[in-house]
Amino acid sequence: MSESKDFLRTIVEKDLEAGKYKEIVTRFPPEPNGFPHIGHAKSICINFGIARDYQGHCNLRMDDTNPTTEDTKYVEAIKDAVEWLGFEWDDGVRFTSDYFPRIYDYAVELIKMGKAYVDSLNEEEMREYRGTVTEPGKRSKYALRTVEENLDLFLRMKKGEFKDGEHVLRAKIDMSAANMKMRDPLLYRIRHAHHYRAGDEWHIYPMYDFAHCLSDYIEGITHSICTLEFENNRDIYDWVLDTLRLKLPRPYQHEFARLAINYTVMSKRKLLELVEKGLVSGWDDPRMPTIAGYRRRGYTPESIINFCDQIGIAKANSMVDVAQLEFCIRDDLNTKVPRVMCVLDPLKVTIENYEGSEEFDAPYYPHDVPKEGSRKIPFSKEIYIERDDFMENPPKDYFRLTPEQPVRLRHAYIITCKEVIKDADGNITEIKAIYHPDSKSGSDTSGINVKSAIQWVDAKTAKAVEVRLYDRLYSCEAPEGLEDLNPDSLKVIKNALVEPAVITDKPDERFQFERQGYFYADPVDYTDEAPVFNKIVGLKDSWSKKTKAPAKSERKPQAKKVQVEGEVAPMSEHEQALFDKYTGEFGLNSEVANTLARDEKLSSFYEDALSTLNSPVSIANIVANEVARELKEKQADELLFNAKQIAQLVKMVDEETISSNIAKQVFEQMVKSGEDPTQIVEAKGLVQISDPSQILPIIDEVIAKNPDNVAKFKAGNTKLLGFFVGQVLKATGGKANPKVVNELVEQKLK
RNA sequence: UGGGGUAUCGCCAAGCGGUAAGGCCUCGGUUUUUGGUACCGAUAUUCGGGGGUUCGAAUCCCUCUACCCCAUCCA
Repeated sequence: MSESKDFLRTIVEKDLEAGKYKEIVTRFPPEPNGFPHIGHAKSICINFGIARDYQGHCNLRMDDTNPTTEDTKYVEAIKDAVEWLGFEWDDGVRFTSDYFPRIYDYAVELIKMGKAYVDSLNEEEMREYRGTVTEPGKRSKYALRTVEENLDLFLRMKKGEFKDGEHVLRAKIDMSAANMKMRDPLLYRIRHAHHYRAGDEWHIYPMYDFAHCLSDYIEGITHSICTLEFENNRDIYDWVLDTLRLKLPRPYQHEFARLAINYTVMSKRKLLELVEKGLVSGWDDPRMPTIAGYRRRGYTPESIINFCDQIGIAKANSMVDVAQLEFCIRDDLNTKVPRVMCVLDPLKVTIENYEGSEEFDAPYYPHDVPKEGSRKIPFSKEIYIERDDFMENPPKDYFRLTPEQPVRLRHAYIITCKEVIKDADGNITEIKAIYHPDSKSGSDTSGINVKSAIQWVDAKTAKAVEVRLYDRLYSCEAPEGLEDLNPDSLKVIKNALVEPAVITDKPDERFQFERQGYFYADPVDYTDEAPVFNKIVGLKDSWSKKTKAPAKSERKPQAKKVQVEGEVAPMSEHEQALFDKYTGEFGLNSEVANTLARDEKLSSFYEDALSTLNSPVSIANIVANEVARELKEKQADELLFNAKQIAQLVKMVDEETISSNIAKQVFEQMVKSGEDPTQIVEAKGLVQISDPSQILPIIDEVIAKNPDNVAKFKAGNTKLLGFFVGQVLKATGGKANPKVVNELVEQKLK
C-alpha cells in the first residue's frame, strides 16, 4: 500500500466525512464478452480494494445487456479471475439481466413523464439528425408522439411485434447539446436474440447508458468507478437518476485512466482476434495479458495485486513499462520458490580424472531466503553445462569457464578445461576437463579462485523436460495490429535437462532455475512422463545487458520539442479601448489589463469597485487574480460578495492593516459567507503584526526547533528561507508581516 | 472544428501557496559459491511553453501548445 492516497480514496473519504453515505458500496461491472485482462485486474483492485479499505462491500456484476456478444463461459472466466486474485463478493454474482423488469418499469416512468419517446427513424437518418460536433442536431418528428402512443408502442416493442431496428426508445434531452451523448440518447433497442441468461423472454434490451446507472442505483452503489472514456457519459448517468427523482442517496460516477502497458495490447477485440485466428493457443496462452494467461504463465495473484498497487490511480493517460510488472513477479517469487539447476542448451563435459559417482546435499534456498529444505544432486564423470557458460575466446569480463579459467560447478567441485572437442564444422561438441578433488563445495581447501559458479546436471540421472520460453508477444512498444507480433514470442526447448529432484520430489510447482529465471510447471500440459515448464520471467541479467548493450539504442535522441506559440485572438474595439485606458490612465501592467479588458464580467466588476475606492492597481490585481476564479462559472449577481466589499478589502491592504496573505484568507471567507471584510478581520483579530519585537521570539523558536535545516541553510541551501518564513507565518496564524519576517529571518540566519 | 479530459525524471506517481515524496528503469559501490537477492550511493535548481499576482508559485490568474475521449441501435 503506497502511503499517499489516490484521488478516488480522497473522494470516498470526503463523502464519508460529509455523511453522504452510511457505507461504501462499489462494484466491478464487466461485460461477459471476453476474458478479463490485467486492465480489469486494476479495476478489480480499485473497486474491491476501496470497499475493503473503508469497510464497505463490492459487488461483482455482469453488465450483460447485449445478448449478441455475451456468453456463460465468459462469466465463468470472470468469476475465476476475481476469485484467483483473492477477492470475495457477497450475495452471489449480480446480473444486469436480472434487473430487466425494473429497468423496463423505469423506462415506462420516463415515458409517462414525457421524458422519453419511441423513435422510428432508421439508423442512417438517426445519424444525420444527430448533427456533428460543431453543428447541432435536430429532433425527429416522432418525438411529437403522445405519451399514450409512446406507451403503446413501447409495450408492443416489448412484446416483440416489431422487427429489429424498427423502433427505439430515446430519452428526450437536447438535440443541440454540446455533449453529443446528450442528443436524445437511445435507451432501448429491439433485439430478437437469445440471451444467454434471460433466454427468449425479452425482445428489447436496454442500452448501457440506461442500464448501468439504474443497476448501480438498484444495488445501492455509492461510487460508480469507471474508465476515462465514460466521462462524456456521466451527464446521462446523472440525467437518468435525477430525472427519475429517485430516493436518495444515489451513486455518482468517477473516472480513472485505464491501464496500458508497453509491448501489450489490451483491447478485447484484438485479444479475441488473436484467439480466433489461432495466433495464440487460447485466452489462457501464457503470452496473453489476460488474467488466465498470467496465471498459466506462472504469475502469482500477489504479484499482480502488488503491481496494481504500485502503478497508482490517476486521470492521466499513461503507458506503464512492462519492466514494472516483471519486477513484481520476480520480487514475489524471490522469497518463495526453491532454486534448482536446469540446463537449457547442453554442452557435454567429461571429467577425465573422476570415477564412480556421489551425491551432494544442496539447500533449495539461498542464504538470504529464510526457508528450509534441501535435495540430493547426483554427480559423476559425465555432466552437461550450459553452452553459454564456456567460451574459447572470451571477452575481458567473462567470468565463466574458458581454456584458461576454471569455474565452480554449483554445489560441487571446481573444474578446469583441458581440451575442446569440435566437429567438422568447428562447432564445439564436448569439453574434456579435470576436477579438483579438494575443492568440494563447503569444504574447499584448494585455494583456487574462481569468478563464478555455474549450473550443471549429471548426464546419467538428469531428466529431459520440455521448457517453453516466452518472450513479449509484440515486438514494438505500442503495438497496433498483427504486423507488430513478435515472431519469437515462443521458443520451445524439447530436451532441456533438469536435476532429478525437481521431477521426483516435486518440492513446488514454481522454481528458480538458477541463473536463468523463474519457471512454472504448466498446469495443463505437464505430466510425470513428459514434464513441461513455462518460463515466467528471466532473472535480471547485468551480464547480457553489458554484452548486448550497443544493440539497444532503441531510444531516439528525441529532438527538443519546439513550442509553437499560437496566435491570440485580436481584441474588439471596445476591449482595446478599455485596455488602453487601463494601461495608460490607470497604470496597470499589460497582463492584468488584458485579463480585465477581455472579460466583460471582470471589467464591469473592476470599474464598480473602482467607484468606491480609487486604487486602480491594487483592485485590478485582486479582481484579475482572485475574483476571476469565482467569476469563471458564476455571474456577478450570484456571488455572495460585491465590488464594494472588495474595495474595502483592498483598502485594508493598501493601508497595511492586513497583509496580502491575510487578504487572501479574508477573501476566501467572503466567498463563502458574504460577510464584510472589516467584520471578518475584526472578528478574527487578523490585524497584521509588523513589530520586530513580537516577531523575533517566534523566529528564535523556529530556528531552535529546526537545527538540521539551519545547518543546511548555512551550507548554502538558500531555498530554505521559504521554509523558515513559512514556519514563522504559520506560528502567527499568518498575521506576521511577511516582508518583515523575511528580512528578520535572513538577518538571523546570516 | 464544438464539448469533455490530461500534462511533474527514461516509465509510473505524490504534491492542493512555504525544503520537488516514493516505486520501476539506469549508473556506480559493498556483500554473495546465482553476473540473482540484499544493502549503500548517484540521478528534476525545476513541474508542457510564455506572462502575471505574491515576501515566496508545480500549486492562484491570464494565455498559448501538445495529447486523449465523444457524432455504434457496443460497453
